[in-house]
Amino acid sequence: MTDWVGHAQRELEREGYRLSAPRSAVVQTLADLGCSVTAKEIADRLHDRGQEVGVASIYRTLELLDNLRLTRRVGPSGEHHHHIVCDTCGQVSTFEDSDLERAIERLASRVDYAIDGHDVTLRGECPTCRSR
Amino acid sequence: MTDWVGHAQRELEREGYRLSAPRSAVVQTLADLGCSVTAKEIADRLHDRGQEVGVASIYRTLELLDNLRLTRRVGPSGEHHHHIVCDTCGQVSTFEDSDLERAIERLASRVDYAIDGHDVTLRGECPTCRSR
DNA sequence: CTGAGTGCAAACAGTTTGCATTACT
DNA sequence: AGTAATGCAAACTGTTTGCACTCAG
Repeated sequence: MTDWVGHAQRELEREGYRLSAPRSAVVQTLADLGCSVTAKEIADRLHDRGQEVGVASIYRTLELLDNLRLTRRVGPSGEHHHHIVCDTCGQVSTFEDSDLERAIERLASRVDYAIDGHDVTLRGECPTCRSR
Repeated sequence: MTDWVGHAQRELEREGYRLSAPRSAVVQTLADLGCSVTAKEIADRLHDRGQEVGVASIYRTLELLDNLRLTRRVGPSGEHHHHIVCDTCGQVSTFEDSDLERAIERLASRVDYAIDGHDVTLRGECPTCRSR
């Protein structure tokens, strides 16, 4: 999963979707910016690079990728991770923890849903805010 | 923590906030409807009961409760729980799992943030949707 | 009595949709 | 050529804010 851009584009094509310039640009930007990106951030970055893509197309592409499960568990780099957000400054950082993943897997096998994904978010004060 | 309404109202008073009718109504409704309620659902229920409360007051009350940490880890019934949402029908149900909580506690003690809360959301297909 | 709190309506922010136009295949 | 996909702008949904009025303390 080192080349998510190529993978995503191949999937799109395989499903009969056209590989338009705006679509590719959004996929590429998604890979550059990482997960938990807002539509506006994508638009802004594209704008900075002289590539104008309408917000509607961004939303439509994001929905498409979501439907094809191309953005579910898989971040650009392919690793699975979660978030810690600072109550004070809003800064978001990420973490991974296999102990936690195992607890979730065990739990998933016990519930009556067919679990196919999960999110964990921790809240607290970041080191920077804490030290003032 | 069996009387969350009373507790919340006492806290508000203790902090110098007035116990107005709209404020009380929102707190009461929050207790009735449980967690993960939208502002609109609160407004609708109040409307059904003949109590008209402006949306602005609802948002302001929710923010107030959040600032006082009265809605953080503590649902109306006082138990801490998480959510499973169905990818297909959107239905949300809740669960608690001490194994998971322990994993999170261990993790929290290892990171450099001062963790004071967390959310976990599982995604999947609910039994009903699965069986059709 | 007096200012904290309210309701209203206008302002905002984020997302969705209809439609005429563009551009892959 | 034909139609999927786009951009624009208007429509929506959800949330926030300014201000004159109200009511709890």
